[in-house]
Amino acid sequence: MNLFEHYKKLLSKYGAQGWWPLIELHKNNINPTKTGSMNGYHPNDHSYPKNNKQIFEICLGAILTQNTSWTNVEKAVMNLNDLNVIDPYKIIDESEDKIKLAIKPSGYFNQKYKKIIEFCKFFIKLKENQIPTREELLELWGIGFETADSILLYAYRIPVFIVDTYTKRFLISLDLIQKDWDYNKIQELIENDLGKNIKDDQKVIIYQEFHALIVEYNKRIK
DNA sequence: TTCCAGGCAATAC
DNA sequence: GTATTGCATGGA
Repeated sequence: MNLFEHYKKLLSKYGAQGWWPLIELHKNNINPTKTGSMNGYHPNDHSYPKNNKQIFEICLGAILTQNTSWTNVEKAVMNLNDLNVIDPYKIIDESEDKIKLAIKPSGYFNQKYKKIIEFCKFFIKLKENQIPTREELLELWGIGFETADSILLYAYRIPVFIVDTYTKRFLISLDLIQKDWDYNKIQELIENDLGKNIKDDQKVIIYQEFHALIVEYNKRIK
């Protein structure tokens, strides 16, 4: 069974996941049956992000969710929203103590504060409609492969497959990779495999959905 | 109480 | 060059 068939199987089993969750959709409660949380998802609506603020919000979430459950990140994002600082200039201008208190529920708040400030400075320097490259993101302190690819795929709709611990576990269970494979090697395998069965203009949507489905699958089998 | 969650950088070896 | 450790909260 190729990876596209695994994708279709998970999709039929769990339904469209509609990542990345956004504050604006938080009240919609579109998918209340989702494991673990939460609202803000937009299954079968691939028109997000709709503006620069939502792009920035996704980037923030990608940093805050490093090694942390989304329910904890959700609290942090909502706190930032309550402070009205989902904006790189406002985060930099706001006091360090207030931002750290807001993001505290997501854990590692000292490190994540520093990561967010670094990212804000970078984000501000981007020109209108400029899309950051993977290399530029990886140069930033606090941004590794997964965070960079999450930002590219969900905030900027660039077709790169996100390899997280769940994805790795999933592929090991299918005996498609070994434990010692590094990030980029795994990513190459996935993209090559899927590339045989999907067209270029479908990649972003399927990469977004498949990654989210793998996360959902791993949460449910526990 | 222990373990882990939508990782990453610093340090040790 | 690879393996281990520190970072921190909240829920199961």
